Amino acid sequence: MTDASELAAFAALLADRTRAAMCLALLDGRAWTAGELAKHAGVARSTATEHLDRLIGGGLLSEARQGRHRYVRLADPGVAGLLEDITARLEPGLPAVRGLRAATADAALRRGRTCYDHLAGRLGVAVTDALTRDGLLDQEGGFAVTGYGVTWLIERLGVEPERLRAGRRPLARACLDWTERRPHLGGVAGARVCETFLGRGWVGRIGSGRAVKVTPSGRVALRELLALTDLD
Amino acid sequence: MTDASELAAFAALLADRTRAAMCLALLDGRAWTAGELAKHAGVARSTATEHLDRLIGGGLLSEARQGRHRYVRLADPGVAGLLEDITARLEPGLPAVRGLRAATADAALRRGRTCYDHLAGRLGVAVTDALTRDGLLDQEGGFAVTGYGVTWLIERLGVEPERLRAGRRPLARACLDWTERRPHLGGVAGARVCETFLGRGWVGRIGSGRAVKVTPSGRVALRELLALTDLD
DNA sequence: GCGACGGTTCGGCACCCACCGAACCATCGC
DNA sequence: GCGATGGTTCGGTGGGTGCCGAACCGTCGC
Repeated sequence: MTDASELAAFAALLADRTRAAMCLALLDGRAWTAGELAKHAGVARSTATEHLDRLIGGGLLSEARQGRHRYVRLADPGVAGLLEDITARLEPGLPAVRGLRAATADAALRRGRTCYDHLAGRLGVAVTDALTRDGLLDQEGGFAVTGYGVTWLIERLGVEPERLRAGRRPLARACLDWTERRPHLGGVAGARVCETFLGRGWVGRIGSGRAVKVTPSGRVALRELLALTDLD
Repeated sequence: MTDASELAAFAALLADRTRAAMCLALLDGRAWTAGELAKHAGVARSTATEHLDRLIGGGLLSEARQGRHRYVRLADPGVAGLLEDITARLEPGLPAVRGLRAATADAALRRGRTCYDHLAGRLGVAVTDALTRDGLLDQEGGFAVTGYGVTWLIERLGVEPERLRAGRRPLARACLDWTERRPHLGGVAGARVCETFLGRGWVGRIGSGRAVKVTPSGRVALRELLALTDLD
């Protein structure tokens, strides 16, 4: 049997506006840096450090240090599920309506969606895999765009060169998919790819949410460009 | 999307040792009085009042006033499920082991178990229904043992009369089953029935937990006594 | 009517903890 | 080497909240 103090200690992790905001942000499945979360939650960096320590210590989050960055994400899919269960309870609307909406939206989201500003879901992973297979992306120990990849982005995809040198943001970043349990391409390159696909009408948004689908013309283009089929 | 303050406010309900203890106690499915919960959690009655107000206001608990008593229980099965999800996460042991244990234990618990000190599960509900059908128990507006019921308990079940007048505890109490979604007999009468069944070997405990099963001799006795069949 | 009992209201106290800024450390790019 | 940037440590402050006891109210049983 779980002891009351244990349950209280666990709940206390989420019982703070700032920590709750961090966890909700991380529900998108991405790894955020401490600074990003601090800004998102509207607190000083020092405060964010303390909160992250608590959340990690409590097993809700896991961290990966990279250089001077501290990347943080939800510890495992179980945490994501628990958070979703709780937030589902807080949402207005009848459970039946929510269930229906979830069932239909769910399938679409699993197929393809945007995650922040890049592609995720089966579509995102498929594109990422194709880029890796063709030598445009290297997945050894973190994501990295190859020299050939840069050329490809500029010449084949028509990305303006200066839009690949966008300040401090990493060119490529691995972003974990909770539905696929596999990483997909984020960072500047991910954003440019997503932007291009949307701009050329290869993929289109479904309604106003994050879900996207491949269009008929996109189907042709992606087969030709990346040998991608099976994009149902 | 759920807002961070909302999530934090909800989590704060459980982020207190005393409130957590109350919720865990209520996980047994029974309705407790405010005083019982105060004693259980080890706080003054006044403090318990404040906590119960918050838990009820937050939708975790529901209350029923009866005379000078304030009965409190988990608001709905969804709350029970959520609490179980959270505590499951806090339990040690691999999810797989837990799942296996849960799957086997679950069926047995659903069939029959003790709830505090009386019978619950399908068995508890079946006994309660039989007692009502035979006029020993009245279910109109709360449970009550009839005069005939008292006689029956003493003469047919061999309960010592003074053991039916045990202080302040109600003779009969309705106790809700989360698995059956129906009330079963609690209170002094429920305890005496359970005690007798166990003492005569009509039901026996499975292992060391709460699960119980009807024994072969109990099968014969219960058919004769209450016309109960179908006690698989 | 009375006393006993369960529950509530209200002050007041003490402690916890979220927050910040300043100083500091480590890493990156030059 | 340097400055810029991301992150951490630490002291201090303020507000929130859990707690109690005392007084009070409503119900029960005599």
